[in-house]
Amino acid sequence: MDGSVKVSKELKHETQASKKRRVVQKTVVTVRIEANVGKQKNEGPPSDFWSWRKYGQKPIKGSPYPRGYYRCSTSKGCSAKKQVERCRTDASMLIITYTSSHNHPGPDLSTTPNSLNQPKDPQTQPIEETPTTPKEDHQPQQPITMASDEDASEDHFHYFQSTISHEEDPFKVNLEKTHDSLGVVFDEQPLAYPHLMTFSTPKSEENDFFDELEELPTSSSFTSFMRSGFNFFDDRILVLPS
DNA sequence: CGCATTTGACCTGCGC
DNA sequence: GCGCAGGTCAAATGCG
Repeated sequence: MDGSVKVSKELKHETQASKKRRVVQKTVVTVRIEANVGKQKNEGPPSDFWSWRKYGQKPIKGSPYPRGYYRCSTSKGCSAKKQVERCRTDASMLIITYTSSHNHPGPDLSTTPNSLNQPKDPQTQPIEETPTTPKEDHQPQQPITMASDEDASEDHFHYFQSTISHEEDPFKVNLEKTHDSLGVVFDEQPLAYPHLMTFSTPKSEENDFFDELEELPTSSSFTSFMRSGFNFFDDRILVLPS
């Protein structure tokens, strides 16, 4: 062994410790894998627009399925992370937990200047990355549930709430399971993704939430993507208490 | 050759 | 104080 190893370890400690207790925003997205979609590969991580690189996998206690840990490979300095695991009660359900935020605007596969995605213009927005090509540009059909938990430790969590009235909820059944596995379910309103993506409106909560989040689908690309064909997204808002 | 994925080991935090 | 679970990193291997 070499001293370098030691140094590495020390560094690791700091890094881990720092991240461990850090209050990072968490976005839980439940994706339902349809039969036709089937197993995209096995556990195909329904990535959004960014390229995710798997850096670890661990079996979760209580879940027959392991949890995969992904990191944003779109940008080297991007600390965005993603955890993909299957619903213990519903193997057809994929629970994706987004952590941290992207340091880059994201793959701009379409139009719309940053004005749309970054109305607030955060002080730190190192747009150094080039709009990489979306690997998983399109998923056949995947209902998604989105829940945002910026601060589990806090009592105030913002979550998407579409104003669309839920006339039919084919996922209700799943919802039960979902909440069972997650433990907490907020709402099951069929929200249209493009809807929440259109946070262009200075909404109090949404704005605040996105302001803190300053990531994810905040990109115009996302909106465009949604518009393109995002009708397969499920709408479940779950928020993990912790 | 480069990048992504996979597996194992190690460390930290939390609960009992 | 000990044990358990979760999370991250590093090295190796495979594929493009």
